[in-house]
Amino acid sequence: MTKQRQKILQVIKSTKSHPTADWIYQQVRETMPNISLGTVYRNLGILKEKGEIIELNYGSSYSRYDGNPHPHYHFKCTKCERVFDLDIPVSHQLQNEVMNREGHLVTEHRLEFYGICKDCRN
Amino acid sequence: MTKQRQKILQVIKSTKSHPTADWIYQQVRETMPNISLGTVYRNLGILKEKGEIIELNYGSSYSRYDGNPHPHYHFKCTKCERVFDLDIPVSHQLQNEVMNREGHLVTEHRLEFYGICKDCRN
DNA sequence: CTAACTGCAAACGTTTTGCATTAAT
DNA sequence: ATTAATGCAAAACGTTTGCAGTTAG
Repeated sequence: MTKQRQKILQVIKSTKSHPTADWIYQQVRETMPNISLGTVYRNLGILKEKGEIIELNYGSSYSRYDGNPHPHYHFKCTKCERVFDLDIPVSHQLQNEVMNREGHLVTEHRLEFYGICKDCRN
Repeated sequence: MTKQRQKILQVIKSTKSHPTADWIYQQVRETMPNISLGTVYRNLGILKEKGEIIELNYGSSYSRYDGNPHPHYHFKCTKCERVFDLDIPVSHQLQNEVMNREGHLVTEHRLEFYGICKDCRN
């Protein structure tokens, strides 16, 4: 576990903003000016493999990263583009429904809501 | 509505395979050899705006397109990469739950299941 | 000592764009 | 006639990779 990887993990874990790779890169660069974007991507991949973070890539050309690897749902504001965590319960029941109805083996599901967030409504 | 757009729409509407832009391009090219990939992308954008098709971009670097604009859920096989339509009912109730709990205005939601499909299990 | 990781820069695959030409209404 | 759409090619975008040098265990 290199200094770079530690710092990247720390940056992701200490925000709820579901940042992009580039945002993470900029953050890390403030204390490690020589880090490269390639290293950031490589480590994001490794941390994802390890299950320490989650990659989100709903409805846009770039990925966002979530330092909370626990299953949970998201809401994305189509105006300010921010992604919010939701604390509605994760339904394991839905997966069973799909398994029973369709015969596929379901191991995971993702649920994302879209609309205008609390702040942008006003 | 140009011949190109008509053909593109027809190709998407007549498959359940949730094809990529390039697959659509190859299909259209069989009858219109001079069509360009740029035209395919431009028309996919327009058809999406009009609500005639849906763009899917869960968990991969390229988008897929769905000729069924009705709200419905999907299952993606992580082995063969195919995307299946599901006919479990779309829950409007879920959106209300998020609205009431969080105060966001929810206009849409997307639900995607992952696992090993019926065919790949054997 | 060795295996894993780094920074750099070039390459990649998908999508978008500018532009001069052509087709649709 | 006017506006919209096309084909082509180049550019843009986020991401990945090869490589030679460096660091961690």
